[in-house]
Formats: sequence, structure tokens, C-alpha cells
Amino acid sequence: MGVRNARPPQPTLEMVAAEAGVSRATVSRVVNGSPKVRPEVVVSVTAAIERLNYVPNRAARSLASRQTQSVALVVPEDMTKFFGDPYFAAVVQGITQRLDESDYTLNLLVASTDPRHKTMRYLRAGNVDGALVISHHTGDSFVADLESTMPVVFGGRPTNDSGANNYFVDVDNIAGSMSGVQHLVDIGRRRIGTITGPVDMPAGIDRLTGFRRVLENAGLATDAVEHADFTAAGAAAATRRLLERCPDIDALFVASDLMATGALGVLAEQGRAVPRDIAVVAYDDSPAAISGSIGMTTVSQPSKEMGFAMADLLLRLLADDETVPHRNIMPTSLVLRESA
Amino acid sequence: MGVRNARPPQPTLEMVAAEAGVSRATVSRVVNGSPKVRPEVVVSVTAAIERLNYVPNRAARSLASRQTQSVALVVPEDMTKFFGDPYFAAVVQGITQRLDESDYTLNLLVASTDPRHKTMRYLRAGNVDGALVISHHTGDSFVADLESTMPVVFGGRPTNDSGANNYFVDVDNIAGSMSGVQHLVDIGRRRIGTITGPVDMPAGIDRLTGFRRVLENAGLATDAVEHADFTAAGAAAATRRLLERCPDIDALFVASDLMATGALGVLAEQGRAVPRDIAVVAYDDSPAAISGSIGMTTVSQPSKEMGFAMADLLLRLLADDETVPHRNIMPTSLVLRESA
DNA sequence: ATGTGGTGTGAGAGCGCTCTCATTTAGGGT
DNA sequence: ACCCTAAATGAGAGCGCTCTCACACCACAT
Repeated sequence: MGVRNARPPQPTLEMVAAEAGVSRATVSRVVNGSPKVRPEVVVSVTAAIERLNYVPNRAARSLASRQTQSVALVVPEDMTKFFGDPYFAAVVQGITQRLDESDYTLNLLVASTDPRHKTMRYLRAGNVDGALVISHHTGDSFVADLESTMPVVFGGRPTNDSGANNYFVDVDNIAGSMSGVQHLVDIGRRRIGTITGPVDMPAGIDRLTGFRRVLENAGLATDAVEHADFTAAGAAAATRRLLERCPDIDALFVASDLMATGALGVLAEQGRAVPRDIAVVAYDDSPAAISGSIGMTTVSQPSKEMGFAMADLLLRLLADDETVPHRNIMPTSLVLRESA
Repeated sequence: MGVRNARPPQPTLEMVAAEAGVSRATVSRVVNGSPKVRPEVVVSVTAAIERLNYVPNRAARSLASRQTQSVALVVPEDMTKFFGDPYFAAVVQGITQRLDESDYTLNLLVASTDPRHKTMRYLRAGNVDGALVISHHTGDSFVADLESTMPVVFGGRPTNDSGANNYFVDVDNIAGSMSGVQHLVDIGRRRIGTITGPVDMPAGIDRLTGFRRVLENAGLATDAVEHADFTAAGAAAATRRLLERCPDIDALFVASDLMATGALGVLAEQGRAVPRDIAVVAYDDSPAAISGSIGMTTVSQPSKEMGFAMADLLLRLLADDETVPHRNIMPTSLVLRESA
């Protein structure tokens, strides 16, 4: 184990109490902002804390209070995917924004392939009071275990939302994708293809459903579908397959901005002009939508606000707020740029 | 505070001990893999643990052992910057790779503007056994406090590396940038400009120093310098300034791949062909170097390996390994692609 | 029989905090 | 003067674990 390179020991509550000439309990009250301490005592205790540069020990505190004041963000994806997609950046930003207003801290658990087990142990070991889960797949069974242990809020409708007792924040992905695809129909496109997200994720499934629904309503073919994995490279490959199979498409609905960057690359490479030859509508309205040489028309979802809402929901759950709604469905809107 | 939505209480060591008919101490030994327990006892205790689905409580453990088995990665940048730059993704990946082999967990602290204080409190509250710091700036005084509290390993030479008792992993940024700039000289460019990183960061300063050194050796002008902030947008603006001030440049050394994407955008926009009109050499060899339409010639640094090395160094420090070297300088190499 | 030296196990004292009570103190009311 | 109440404080029992000892036990040698 090792003796740890010698460090000056941190001051304890006990020491502060001695310094201030009061009991441990009183110092604890001051630290926790209890109203029932005489003002002058508060002052002297605060001074003692200052003098000793005291910081309460988290382990002791959480052992005694059975709370950790921290929450986890569980992301069942590998690092590359997590860092590669600006969508995650936005969500995390929203989450931290809300958390910064509280005194909870965030624990990022990007649980790729193997350490799924390790992550669960970490969570169950009482390291956090609650969890936020984003980008979960059908196969992610660990979620059920998690929910029996602590409050959980999902980003995106959970795959097993049968009981309706899950808490989650989402957009109406079907309506969102419908607005995007409808736009393609409205501008006169008739042979519309799509690059989908993973079909083991609600966001992937629902956006595909929206696509189909619009085309069926319009009496158009719905066979130009290729699946991808929410990565640029995966979308590029899918786009190649699609162009090979359906060379006649005049429009493309891509289930995320990041994937659209991949698709646009292939389109350029094959000499298909956007939007003239092929109009493209993407999804997310993340920075990826405007980083390229051509601005993307995309279904905008308030990713950052969703992160904020998730954290807010969880915090209220942790505060035993009885009034919290189980689901928070946020609005999407179509943002028109150059690609369609 | 709230009573926490009722959850089945987690089993404790005590309960496992009762279940297995041994003492707490023995269960503790089994859990911690002590060799001095009779094999048959190990079996029965393990069975009891399994039966109760026991997971040790981290708070209690760390209170008693004075260790947390987790380390922090402190990044004094805002979220957007952190998520925007693939360099960070690579480093984090390397860190987690090393940590996954151990039983330490990572705590990501992306400490933007305000919560610097909050971060320090978190760290000093004994939440982690040690810290990794990347992307630190001259003004980041909190680092000194940190070092007096726990072992710290830096990614990149610390700004105050006076005492030489800091631990860090880095590349020779001066030599690295020299190799890149020298290449520009070697291919016959004579009016070479640079977009630098922030000059309050060693990586920014050193890469600029390398730039200057090569040009001075070659008897070329070193005035075509514009400062940026390691973001694509910042670099784009700097490139515009530079082209305005020195329209005659025939080569550009950009201090990071991400910044180079911004520079290339401006170059394209202004109709300067790369590499014909302006040859570009970047730095990092991150995915950003190959994601664009033109492959970047770039100074490759082993970002992921550096993350791995940082974590490795810290873990050895935590294990009281006396033999750890204070600094680990890793090699760079020039990767030739199309941009120069 | 007695001693000697392991080796596995249990008892028990904390780790630094919170929180329930009991106790003290001050302030009315009669 | 008295009692009664309310407010401020302290004493002390844990929270679930680790870790130091002391002890019991079993060879094996004397």
C-alpha cells in the first residue's frame, strides 16, 4: 500500500473546535450553516477555520451523513466516441452548469467495453448519490441494477421505458426528424435516403421512424436506408454503401451533425454537389454543423439545456422533491442553412 | 437535506462476517486479498460476499485507510476548449488506459473560470490521492497549494519548474517545433510565419522559441508571428491578422493541429493554395490533422502515450516507488503529409 | 512433558464526521 | 421569588471500514 509521501496532516473538526474553544458539534453546525448558533460564536469558529485552513474531510462526512454530494455521469461509449462528438460536449456543459450552482460535483464515467463491471462497483460502493445516464443502448443491462441503488436520470428515453417510472429528459425525436425530412419533401426532393444512428438506441430508432413516416405520408420510397454508428467515419462508409445501392438519391437525412460531416466528405469526393445534386439535412445543431465549408441545415435540439435539465431533475430528486415530473420533453426546431 | 428516496440498504462487512461465521477482520482480509487466510475460509467468505452481493463502502474504507483509490485530472480550461481539442481526448485516453490496469479511478475536473476555488476544496477534502494537471497556465497559482497536499504529475513542463522537484511528462517542444520549421526551410520557403499557442503556457512559448531559433539560424526574418489560443476560431482570426500584416508569407507553422484547421479555412477562403502558395506545418498529429480535405504535415507527439506515462508516474508515486524519475521527455517526429 | 516459533483469527481502537439527546443558559410570565 | 419554555451548546454514539495486537492453535524440537 505504501505510506504516502509525507504530507502535513489536514486539520480536523476536533482541532478547529479546540482552537475556537467550542465543541465539535458546534463547529459542525457552523460548517453546515445551521441557524442555531450565536452569531458571535459563528464568527469565532469561522476565524478558527480560517486560521487552520480547515477543509472538511469528505470521506468522514459522507460516511456519517450517508451522502456524497456528488453525482455520476455514465456514458456507455468508448472515449473516442465521447470526445469526438460535440453533442456530448454540449450536454456535459449543461450538466456542469447546473451542478456549479449546487454543491454537488460531477464524476464522469466513460465506461467503454471492459470496465462496465468496474464502473458498477464504483457506483455501488457509494461514491455518488445519483446518476445521469446518456447514450445508453438496448444491451446496457447495468442500468436496471443502477436504478435499484440510486436515483437515475436519463438523457434520452430509456430503452426499457415500460414502467414509465423512469426519469428522463429528451426531445421528440420522431417529430424532430419528421420536420427535417418534411423540409426535403417540401423543397421538391423525391428520392430521399437516410443515414441512421445505431438501431439499438432510441435516438437512432426514432429518427428513422420519423423519416419513414414522412416518406410514407408523401407516398415516397423508404428503402434508401443505411445504418451507422453516430461517428463521422461510420457515416462515411454508410454513405458510400447508400450511393452504390441507390445512386439516384437527391436528398439525404443524416441522424447527426457529426455523421453529416462524414457524409458530406463522401459526397464531395464523389462529385455530388450539395445541395444542388443532393440536399442534406442533419440533426443536433452542434458546432459540427457550422464548422465545415458548407453550413448544414439541421434539426436543432437544445443539447446543453437538456444537460442542464437532467442535472436539475436529478438534484431535485436527491432533494426529495415530490413534484418532479418523470419526463421532460424539450422542443426541436429546424435550422435552415445551405445544405438543404 | 432530504431523506433520500428509500433504497434497500447496502450490505456491510459486518453482515458478511455474520453470514460467513467469521470476524470482520477476516472478511476484510479476504476482500483485500491478504495471503494469510486459510483457503477454505476464503472460499466460504467469498461465497457469503456473493450471496449478499456485497460491495465495500468507499467512504468507510477511505476514512479508515486514508486512501481514496482515485486520482484527479485537473484541466484549467473551459469545457468547450477541453472537448474541442482532440489532443485532450488522446491524453485522457492514455490516462484511463493506465488507470484501468490499476484499481484507481479517474476524477475529471475541468475547472473553468469561477469554480477554481470549488475545485481546490474538492481536492483538499481528501477526495483523491493524487492529481494530474494538464494545460496549466502561468497564472494557475492553485498548483502550488495542490502540491503541498498530494503528489502531482504535470502534462507539460510546469510553469514554475524552478526547483526541479516537479514530476512531469513532456516532449521537447523546442526541438519538435524546430524540426517542423526546419522542414519548411528545407523545402525552400523563405518567408515563414507562425500562429502560436498562448504565451502563458510552456507549450506555446517553447514552440515559438523553436520557430525563432530555426529562422535565426537560417538568417530569415522572425517577425511574422501572431498569437492565438489553441482554438480553431482563435487561429483563424490570427491567420487573418497575419495575412494582412505579412501578405508575402510562403509558409506557416501552426502550433497545433486544431489551430491549423482554422488557419487552413482562412487560407482557402482567401484563395491561397496549400501547399503551393503557402506550405503549412502543424503540431500534435491528432485526428484533426487528417480529418480535413488536405492531410497536414505535422509534428507528431505521442499524446496518448504521454497520458499513459503521466498516470503511470503518479501511480508509482502513490506506491512510494523511490525510483521514479522526475521528468519523462518523450520523442517527437515530423509526419509528412500534403500540406508541406 | 515443556518449550519455540510460526500462522491464522478475533477483539477493539480508531479514521473524521453527523446527529440525537441531554444539559445548560437566558428570558418571560406569574 | 418561582416555574416554564425556547434557544444554544456539548456529550457521545455511531457510520463501515482498516489495522495493530494479542491470542489460540498446531507442528516440531527438545
